[in-house]
Amino acid sequence: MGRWEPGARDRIADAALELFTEGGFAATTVPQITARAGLTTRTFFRHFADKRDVLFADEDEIPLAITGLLAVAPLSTPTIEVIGGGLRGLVSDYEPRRDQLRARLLIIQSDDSLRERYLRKLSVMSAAMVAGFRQRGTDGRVADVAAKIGSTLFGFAYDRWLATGETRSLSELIDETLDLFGSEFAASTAT
Amino acid sequence: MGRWEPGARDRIADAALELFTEGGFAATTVPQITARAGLTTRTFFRHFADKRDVLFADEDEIPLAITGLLAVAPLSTPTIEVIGGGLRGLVSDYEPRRDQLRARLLIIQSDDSLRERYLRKLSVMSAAMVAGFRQRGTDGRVADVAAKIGSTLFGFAYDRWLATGETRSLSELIDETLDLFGSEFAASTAT
DNA sequence: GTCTATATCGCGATAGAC
DNA sequence: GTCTATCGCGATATAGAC
Repeated sequence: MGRWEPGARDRIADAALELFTEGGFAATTVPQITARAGLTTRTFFRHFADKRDVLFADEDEIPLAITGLLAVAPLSTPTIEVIGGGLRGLVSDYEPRRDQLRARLLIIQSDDSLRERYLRKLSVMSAAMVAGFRQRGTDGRVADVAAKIGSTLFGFAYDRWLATGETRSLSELIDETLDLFGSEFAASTAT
Repeated sequence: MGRWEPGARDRIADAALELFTEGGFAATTVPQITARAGLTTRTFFRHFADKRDVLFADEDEIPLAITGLLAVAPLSTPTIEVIGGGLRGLVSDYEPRRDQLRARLLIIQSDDSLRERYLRKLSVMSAAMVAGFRQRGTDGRVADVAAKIGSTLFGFAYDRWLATGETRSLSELIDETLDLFGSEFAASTAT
């Protein structure tokens, strides 16, 4: 695109991840990151909204994927199964990167502001699910509830998937989490 | 306690709320806030961790209340009902302040960083619920699930409660939300 | 209380790509 | 030419150190 080395964004992300791992998130400065990437500080902020964002850069397409996955589900499928199906459709984006995501989660868990940013992902997922459900004609309130359940469920399964010692696949954990959540409610509806 | 006017913390909080309302959160600076409160910038950060925190100052006791409410529920009560009961026990803290909380939510929704901070509340509630469940002897994994469901449910009901035009009480909305969530899962378990 | 680091962002200029 | 990524400079505010 220009006279500059291409891939500025990626170089920043790589340098940042290295430095966060070496010296911790808080202790790493943006000038350090851009110096290692061979760029100026200013350039960092053209690519990322803030220092935390560099760790969440690859999550931009997820909402679109979600909306799409839900929208195409057959209308006859019960909402809860659409959730399960949609989430299972997502896992291919995650499964191959388990080690990388685990490393990233370690950094995130080490810092309050990163933990907070991490929570936003689920909120964004929820909004995307609402959009997906509405597109397939689901009633507004049901869509809201289903999206909230779906995103909560995914977050729960995702965290378990990346927990130390966990070996089951994300897909298995999503199924198991669906069951766990369902059985909590089964007790109440049985009454 | 000293030669200073008492209630510095409250004066800061009041001044901040006024200024956020008048000029927006992002455009308001900490020096402006402390100037209006008759204090120095330094004092602000002695009382609040950051600029956002001034809007969330009154939520410190909530986690303790939650843990307590859950821990004392009879052991025979099904988990899902403990959730419902616990949440209903919380509402007395909120119900009388509906207008104030609505105004606050308007500010929160206007800013990304505040939205993010707002999400942390649910995360903290969830952790408190886990603690409460464990204290009453609930199995660890069930406690995790129940806490996640409980906090999600509360967040959902709470947002509806503060939505424009909503007139039902928080308590009613919690009950209704429990039903809404339950009926989603009823479809799946009925299969 | 004061001092300072550094995150963040606005502005204008520049250098190729199309 | 126009568009976009980048640079360099500089201003301001937050937040933490001393």
